[in-house]
Amino acid sequence: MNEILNLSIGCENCPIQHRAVCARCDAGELEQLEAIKYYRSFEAGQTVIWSGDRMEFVGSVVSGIASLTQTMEDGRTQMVGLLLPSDFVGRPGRESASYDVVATTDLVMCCFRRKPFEKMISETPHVAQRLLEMTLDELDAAREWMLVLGRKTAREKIASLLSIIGRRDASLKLEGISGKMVFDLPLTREAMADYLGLTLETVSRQMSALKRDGVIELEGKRHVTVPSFQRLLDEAGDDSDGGLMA
Amino acid sequence: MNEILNLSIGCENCPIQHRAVCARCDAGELEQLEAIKYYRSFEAGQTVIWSGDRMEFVGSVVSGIASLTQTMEDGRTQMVGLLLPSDFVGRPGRESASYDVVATTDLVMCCFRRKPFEKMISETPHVAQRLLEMTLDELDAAREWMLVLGRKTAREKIASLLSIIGRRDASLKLEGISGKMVFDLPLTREAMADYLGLTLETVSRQMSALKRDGVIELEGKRHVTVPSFQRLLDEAGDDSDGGLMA
DNA sequence: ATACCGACTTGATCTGGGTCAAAGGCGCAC
DNA sequence: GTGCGCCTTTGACCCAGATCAAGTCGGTAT
Repeated sequence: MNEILNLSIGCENCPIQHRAVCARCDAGELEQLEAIKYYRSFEAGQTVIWSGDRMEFVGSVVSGIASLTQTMEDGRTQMVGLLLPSDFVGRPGRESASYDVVATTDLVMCCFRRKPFEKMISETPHVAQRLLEMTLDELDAAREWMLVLGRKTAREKIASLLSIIGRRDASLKLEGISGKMVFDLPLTREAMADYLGLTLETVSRQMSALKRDGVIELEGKRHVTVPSFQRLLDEAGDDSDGGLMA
Repeated sequence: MNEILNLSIGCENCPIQHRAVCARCDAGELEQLEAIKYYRSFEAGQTVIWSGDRMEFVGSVVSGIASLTQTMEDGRTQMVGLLLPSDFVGRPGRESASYDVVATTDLVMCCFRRKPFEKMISETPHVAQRLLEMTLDELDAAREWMLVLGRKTAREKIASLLSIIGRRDASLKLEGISGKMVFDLPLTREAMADYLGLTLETVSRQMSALKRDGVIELEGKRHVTVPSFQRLLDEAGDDSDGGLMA
């Protein structure tokens, strides 16, 4: 776990530090990044990129939450990725986007024009390697989620999602695995349903059930307190430590 | 689509050519690969790597089929990846495996010792870039599968699986999208169920239903004929061309 | 040939989660 | 304040797919 932020690729003026990559970047490389960098803001609900669109940029999330979603013709949608601050968006080497990228909350992104970014990668092995590591992490996360989607019950799915969101929240780090966890849900019930392969009614019912059973406490609709993180992991059917250990 | 095999990382003596990577490798690089290469054979059902095991090698599938699976304590299992010949196994930079790798059929792999392979990557940018491309493809496939697991009906799931397996079979290329497709299923009903997040009974029932409705023809349990690939894609609820176009 | 075993099919029944419908809350504009 | 919209909850009912339980089929060892 340790420092999530070091996954990001950014540059010195970003709110996000770019330790892992740019600590190793020399002045010339940083200057290159700076030259092709720009910020974009989106309102909640706006689509950042449509599936099939030509990708003009890559970048990382500065603040807010974005999600990758796939939609079938009849309207069924599945969220296939959740992008929190410091997460990277885009595919160096891909001409067009494979899924819709949607701003789930108000969103700020730090973007780099794709072509020059790709050029820089090809000339900068340590950036390419960093990207590979990040992509492998995303792949592991995606496959972890396949287990959730394919085999877990609705209650387990909710618990899994809460543990993932909570885990990324700073407040947990202070408390440790057995401790209390407090955070605000950044997703509507519908967005949770789209991520979990459920309906929003089922999400709502299971949230109520978890509350009734004392696994979580709710204040308003979004403010969540988890008295015992371990208990939540048990509910998620998760045999691991939830990624809290190194 | 075009040439699947060019995804592989191998070396000249492998049954699999290694066009994309090694066409660009010089003699010294090929010699390095050769020095750390070895073959391993597994029988159907054998576990190649246990989740959590220390990874001693990376490599690619030469023949047969392997699958990546995750298992919960209570025995529920979800297949999270299907590895066909030419697919790459392993995570440069990872000390331990994230999932079980199981030989679904008799299996031959071409392996490289991990440490020297990683060293070679760090010194050989074009190999690292090739690995990044391959990993991005895997990520797309995993996310595509999340839609299948989260939102498709049993019938659509089966049709999706058949179209993926058939698509990798050489016989299709000759016939094109509207044509006939013939192949042998390399998976038991149970393995199909584990991949699709279903039970084996449901898989069997839906296979019968697709047969009854003329979407597929079955000869024995495993030999499948698809009269119209387009029809199969329609059944899969798939709006794309199934990856047949470039 | 017999009988055994693993892979598969089919039937009967059950149930978790979907669907449809009707109310709460709560924030915001007027 | 009052009213309007959106998010959320809750209830009643239904159905796709799970579960439980017999069989069938094909290969192979005795």
